Amino acid sequence: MRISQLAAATEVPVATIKYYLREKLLHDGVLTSATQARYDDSHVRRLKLIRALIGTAGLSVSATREVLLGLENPPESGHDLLGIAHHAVSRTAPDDADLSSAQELLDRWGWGAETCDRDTQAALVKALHGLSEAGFEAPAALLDRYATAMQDIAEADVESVPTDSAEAAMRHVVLGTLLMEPVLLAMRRLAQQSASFRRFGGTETSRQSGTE
Amino acid sequence: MRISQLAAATEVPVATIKYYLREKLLHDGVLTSATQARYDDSHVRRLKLIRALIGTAGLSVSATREVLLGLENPPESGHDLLGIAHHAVSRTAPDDADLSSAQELLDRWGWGAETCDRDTQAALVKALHGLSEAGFEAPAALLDRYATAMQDIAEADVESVPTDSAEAAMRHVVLGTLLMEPVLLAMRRLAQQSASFRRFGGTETSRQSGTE
DNA sequence: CTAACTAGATACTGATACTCTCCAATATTG
DNA sequence: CAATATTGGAGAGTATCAGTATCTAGTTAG
Repeated sequence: MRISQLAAATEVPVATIKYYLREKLLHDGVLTSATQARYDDSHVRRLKLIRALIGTAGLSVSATREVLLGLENPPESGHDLLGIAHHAVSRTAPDDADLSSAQELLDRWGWGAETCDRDTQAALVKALHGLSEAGFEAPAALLDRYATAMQDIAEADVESVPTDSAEAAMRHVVLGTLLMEPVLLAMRRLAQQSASFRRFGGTETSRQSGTE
Repeated sequence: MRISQLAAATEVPVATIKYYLREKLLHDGVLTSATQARYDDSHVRRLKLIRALIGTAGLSVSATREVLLGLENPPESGHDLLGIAHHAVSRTAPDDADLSSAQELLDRWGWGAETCDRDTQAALVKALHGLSEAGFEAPAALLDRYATAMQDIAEADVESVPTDSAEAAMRHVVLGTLLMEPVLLAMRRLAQQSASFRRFGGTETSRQSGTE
């Protein structure tokens, strides 16, 4: 398979494929001469994965590279791979941040604070800080309800990891983590719309979009 | 309050404040002369809100402008305001997309498909499509579990909307929708880490971060 | 009066994710 | 076998976004 065919098969422009090759997101094809290389199904799959990570999950190119690297060189522990996936989505500032408020919440929810990485805790603190800066104080009861729901989902996530192959497990954890996030958010919005309609009703002008 | 004091009070650089003024995110101060304007608390609050929407919720400047506009000129129905908030976060392509798969899911979950806006449905379809393109098929049971959890959260969201003032309700809906998303995602990650640790254990090298 | 500050307009920057252009070296086709 | 098309590889160019910086007067505080 030549590069133009790879492009056709994935609907990714040739120039973009070359860019991904340069950026080491996509492994090189097998050179058959100085100006010709052969690509195969693995490239097709990889490209689709790249596009899903960048397009669907919204990762940056460099975060995508790290995730793919992690998938190829899996750490000894699945827990560490999860860390790689989480690290890829956490666009947190370098350091500091007072994690004590996070620790308290984690304790309250029974999630061992020591099993959770600092970046993710910092992300929570930052998100909550953003809320309060905007003058929105989330009641503890609401947060607890969120926590319960998230714990349920996380358990479903972890349970659904296949145990037969380590390879498959890795893939499942990473993709399930990253690619399910947009699904989750879309579902929340739909559920909100449904709940808000039941609660408040709507006008005739509701539900229209794209007129702007 | 002069612009430099506003900057000091919010930790937003003067140049950035001027940019927000140009972009109509922030309302003008009261001109006291050709080269002097007065700002007040409303500017401080607004700036913090802008920073939360852009920084915490990750909105673009133009999406932020639309949200703020919606908050200032509230539509007759709260449901429509929710639409504005949701529209702001849905970076969906213009048109098309086959929504029938979404309709089916919405029916299954008892969320009236007709009460849900098309952009959000399209976002769900796109997210699910990304999943399957990446070779990850989410089992229906898992999706259903997500749906149950999201419905619970959405109901909590809607219930927590204050009913006394329409003004406060608007604010609550929009901020609760937009600013809680990063909280939700951080909580899911933490819950996953906790669940994965319980399920698989971890190595000594786990939980380290920022070493890259 | 002088030094510091300001509004407003325009221009510039840095990051990101592509996209284009070239060239020599094939590969394909007639 | 000659004309045409395609490729690998490298470097430069582009578009967008979210700011920053500079400049010109005018204004104000000490």
